[in-house]
Amino acid sequence: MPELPEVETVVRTLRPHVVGRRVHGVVVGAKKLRRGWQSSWTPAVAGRQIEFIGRRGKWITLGLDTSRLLVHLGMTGQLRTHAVDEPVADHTHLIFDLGDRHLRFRDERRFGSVDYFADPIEHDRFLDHRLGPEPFELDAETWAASLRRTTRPIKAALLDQAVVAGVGNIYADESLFVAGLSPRKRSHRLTAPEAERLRQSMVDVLRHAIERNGSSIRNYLDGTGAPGGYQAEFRVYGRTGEPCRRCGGPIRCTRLAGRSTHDCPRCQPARRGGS
DNA sequence: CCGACGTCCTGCTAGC
DNA sequence: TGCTAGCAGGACGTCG
Repeated sequence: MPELPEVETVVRTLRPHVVGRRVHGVVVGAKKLRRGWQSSWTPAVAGRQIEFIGRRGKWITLGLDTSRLLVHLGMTGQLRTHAVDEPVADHTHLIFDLGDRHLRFRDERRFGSVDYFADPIEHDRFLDHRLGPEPFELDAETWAASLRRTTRPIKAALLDQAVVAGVGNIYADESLFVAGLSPRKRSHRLTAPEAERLRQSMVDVLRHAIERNGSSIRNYLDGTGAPGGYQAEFRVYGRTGEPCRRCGGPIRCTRLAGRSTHDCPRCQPARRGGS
């Protein structure tokens, strides 16, 4: 489940291998992604140089000279470079021929997507329309105000990409634990100090996860095929029944906002305005 | 307008 | 041992 730290790691590890390279051609797999690759995109991309690679939320942008490719890894997506003679793995949907290397997009569950934008302004609009601020650029006031605007449980707000870009199920649970807040607590009921504690916790958790190259819990691998290491430091995610690292009590798993939700009932009390 | 929920997709696993 | 139902979840559409 690539979230912000995993996507950031993919971008960082890919950067030295793709920037400055030219796309010589595109090979399209048989199965369709959520939005299929249009045949007209292939000639538009062929011959173009990759000038930059960047991240916004969980989205990866490949900046071609005058156009953009926008990649979302979904749950099981992988964007990696390969030697041209390396056998093509199952579920490989796109191969960008970079000459001496391949950039391949692989996604077994097909929740991912690759889109082409002829116009960079359209690409920017696409992202800006659905994404809120980057966690690292959030100022305390904007954050507190946006949490006050919704009555949903705080976890649902964290998962909403329009509230803050890049947080998914893992880092929502981890951030709430570090902040000592119940995932069920209503967003608008957070006090100003609680909101600030959550912002700080979220930033710390995400930074730390980036330092560990993200979390490999399913099939996540970075742009060079290396796994992340942050899964060893999970405090609550996937630790159902295991002892809380702070109080020793069992970590609980419940369902919230349609997602499995892990918390420590003792360290994240639902009382004091709990819902 | 807002929030809750269903849908997509397939590999893995818990449970019989 | 072998089978299958159910679970995993990011984005988005739909419904109340």
